[in-house]
Amino acid sequence: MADEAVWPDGLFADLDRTGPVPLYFQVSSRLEEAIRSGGIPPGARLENEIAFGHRLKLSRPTVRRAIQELVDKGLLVRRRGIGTQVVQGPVTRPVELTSLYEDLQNAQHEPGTRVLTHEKRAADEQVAQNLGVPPGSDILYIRRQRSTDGVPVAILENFLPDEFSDITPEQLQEQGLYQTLRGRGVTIRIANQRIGARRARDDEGELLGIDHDGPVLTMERIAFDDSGRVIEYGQHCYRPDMYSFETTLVAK
Amino acid sequence: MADEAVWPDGLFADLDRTGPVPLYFQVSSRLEEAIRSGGIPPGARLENEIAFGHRLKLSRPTVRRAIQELVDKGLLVRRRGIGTQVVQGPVTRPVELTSLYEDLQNAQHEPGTRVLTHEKRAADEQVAQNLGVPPGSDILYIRRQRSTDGVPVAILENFLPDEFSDITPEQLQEQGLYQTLRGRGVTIRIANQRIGARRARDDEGELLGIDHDGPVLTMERIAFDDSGRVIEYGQHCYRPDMYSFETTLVAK
DNA sequence: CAGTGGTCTAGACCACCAA
DNA sequence: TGGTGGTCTAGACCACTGT
Repeated sequence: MADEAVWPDGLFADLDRTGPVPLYFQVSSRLEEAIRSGGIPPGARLENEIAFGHRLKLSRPTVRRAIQELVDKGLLVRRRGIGTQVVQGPVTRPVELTSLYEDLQNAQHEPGTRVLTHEKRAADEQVAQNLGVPPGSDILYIRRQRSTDGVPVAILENFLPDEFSDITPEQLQEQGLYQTLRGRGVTIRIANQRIGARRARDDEGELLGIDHDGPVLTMERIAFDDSGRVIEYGQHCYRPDMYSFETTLVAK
Repeated sequence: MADEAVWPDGLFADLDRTGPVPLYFQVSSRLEEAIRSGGIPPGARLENEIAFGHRLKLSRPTVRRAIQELVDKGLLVRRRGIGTQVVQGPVTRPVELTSLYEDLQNAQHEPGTRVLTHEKRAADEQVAQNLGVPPGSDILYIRRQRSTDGVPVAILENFLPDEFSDITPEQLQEQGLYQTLRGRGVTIRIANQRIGARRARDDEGELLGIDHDGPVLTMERIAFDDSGRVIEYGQHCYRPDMYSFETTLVAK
């Protein structure tokens, strides 16, 4: 009765057991691709973990981990005593943890960045607290206008510790902030975000091409690296008819 | 140099090896409590996994899983060759995957619900598509005003399949929608959310106590159960000076 | 070099569900 | 009752980090 999973021949052939790519990742990647492409249809039941592992010549924990990755992404559902199924709901819908810019960058849209301000500043009370530096300290302030296909969609304000003040407007224009940081060996590990709404103020309405006091979507973010150091504090606002935040929640 | 972790005596004594609560969960719960309460300070380094497991008389995978839970929550950071550390950044800050209502319910605030509308309706095009039913089908439409300490913070509109139309306004008022559903044996497993902003319309401004066309924060949600069936579609709007969405992102 | 987390194996027992 | 996922064990080897 239940759809039995029959995957394309050789979907899981050629697993690389010597390279640096973990086996569970190879399996989950191929499985994810097969699900997203429709090769394995919604509602289809996967083989049980033991048999699956036996056929792939993998131990059960390894197979479990591969499956768990997709459960966490909301692509699979596991039920004890039943089995593992491809989720029926969001059929062709792209499911991501949170889509920040990727929506814009992935499609054939052409993203653009204009650096409005780039200067050294003294941190005011609020910025100092969020950045974890003494008030009045030198910091780097950046203000950018982000657009897609020539239409402005966001105003991004970032505050960074002084040690990053040699980042140039050119780098920001070409690579974006996070890629520039990564190029310096700095990787963001944890970020706290707060999403809200308010009226546009100052020149925001003009820059976004909306009413001068029209509604904007806002996102505030503090980003930390591995060691827990604050790398960046940002206050951003988005044109609400051009941008929204999507999330997929998976209950444990 | 590095802070060595010294936990309160007996933090991990009395692990229940016979009860239904998984060992990894018992460990991660107590560890989380110790971190949030400051018993283990930010920046502190945990014992390595082998030694930790040996002292708790647990195998390494079990200890790893307990630690991984907290890494996913953003409370711990693991670095190969270095060790595991308590995150330095969000010191006392409550960190959740996404806080929906819990912010309001947890504190000593008094949440309130007023059912504005509760009726059977024919699904229009958009609702029918999101709910996965034919256009014109009977559905249950609910409109509620949510408040905290007597101040309105949100207008919630929900659309449910006809099979739930025996849910009463009284149940919604006392238990909320999700708890009512849970009482019927229905649990939400996956939800797709979209967060945005727009102007208030119709009577929303009045109901929220803001300008009639002032900015509101919006959240649209489709919720699925285990089997992938659509349980609920919602369109909500929030008073932006009273409500925002917080998330913690952890890079893999 | 020694120490750490990252990955993987080959088993085992249990709780839950459907038939 | 048989099959499923949920949990747990006791090892092993590797990759990366700092000294």
